[in-house]
Amino acid sequence: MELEKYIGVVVHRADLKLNNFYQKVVNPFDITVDQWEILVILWEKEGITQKDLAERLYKDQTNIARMLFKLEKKGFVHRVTHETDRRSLRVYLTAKGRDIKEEILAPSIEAYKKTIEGLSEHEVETFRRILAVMYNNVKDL
Amino acid sequence: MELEKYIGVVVHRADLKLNNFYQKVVNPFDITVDQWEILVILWEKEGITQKDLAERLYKDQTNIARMLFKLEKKGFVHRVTHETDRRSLRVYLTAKGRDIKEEILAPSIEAYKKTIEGLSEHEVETFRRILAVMYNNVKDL
DNA sequence: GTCTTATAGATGCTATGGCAACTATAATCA
DNA sequence: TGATTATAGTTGCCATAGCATCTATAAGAC
Repeated sequence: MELEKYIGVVVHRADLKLNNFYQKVVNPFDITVDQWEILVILWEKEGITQKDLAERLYKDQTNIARMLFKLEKKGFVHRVTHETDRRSLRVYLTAKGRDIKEEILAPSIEAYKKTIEGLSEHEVETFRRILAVMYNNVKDL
Repeated sequence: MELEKYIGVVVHRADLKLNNFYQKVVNPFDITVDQWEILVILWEKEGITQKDLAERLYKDQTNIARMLFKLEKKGFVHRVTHETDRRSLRVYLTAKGRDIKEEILAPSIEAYKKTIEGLSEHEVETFRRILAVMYNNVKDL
């Protein structure tokens, strides 16, 4: 069977290219795409724990912790021990972290539009639906 | 804009889950999914150079070299200096590398089928087409 | 109240991705 | 032919992914 027949192979290739593109979009802000994802969540709700962030982003808690460490080092967020559970850390934005929200929104939406250029809304919805089916097909295996 | 609206985010999540699943499929053979991709190419044509492999797989030549090093260490491939261009290395399968081809084919196809379960051929084709559009939209940016 | 178990986070290891810099060799040009 | 430029591969660095293991703390069982 030819390599490109395997759907995972082509999804992986597309994912890398997409990520590559988005990385260039957020590069001017001194963050990575994954760090941007964290910020998107925090812009909506601050004070959540690392564990909650990991669940919200479907990412490994280990990696979330490391990304937060980098974001903290770069001055975008700071972490505070949870008042009633001293094992937990609450994550908050700094002024710097809050301020780039507005700057980064336009290029982000621009990148989204560029990605789906030439596709109808219906096609994009179909794509999302089929992707979700595949995701669910393998998610518990 | 909500995180999941960004198509790249959902593609990335799906890619990770798919990869995770495929990794479990090839785990018994002591290879990674990316190493499996290399083997798929070599099963079809041996003796190609690292550069050619990288181009064929749309991967970084640097990483191909490192993966081949690992595959060589595990005894699946061996590399020979090109006869007329001493900068190049030709990659060949070992007996071990050739032998797992037949063993790995059935589980690979099984995994493919599992991925597209519940989807019509038409839907899969539509998905491929839309994914290709997105890929081309961002590939040169 | 103490002992056991569960949980949040951190650390270490190995995988690929992507980029810059380096080496060795080949090709080209003057 | 000798100097310049291009190319194949390697090495080093930093990014995330995923897993095992460890520490500190919390929750539950008795």
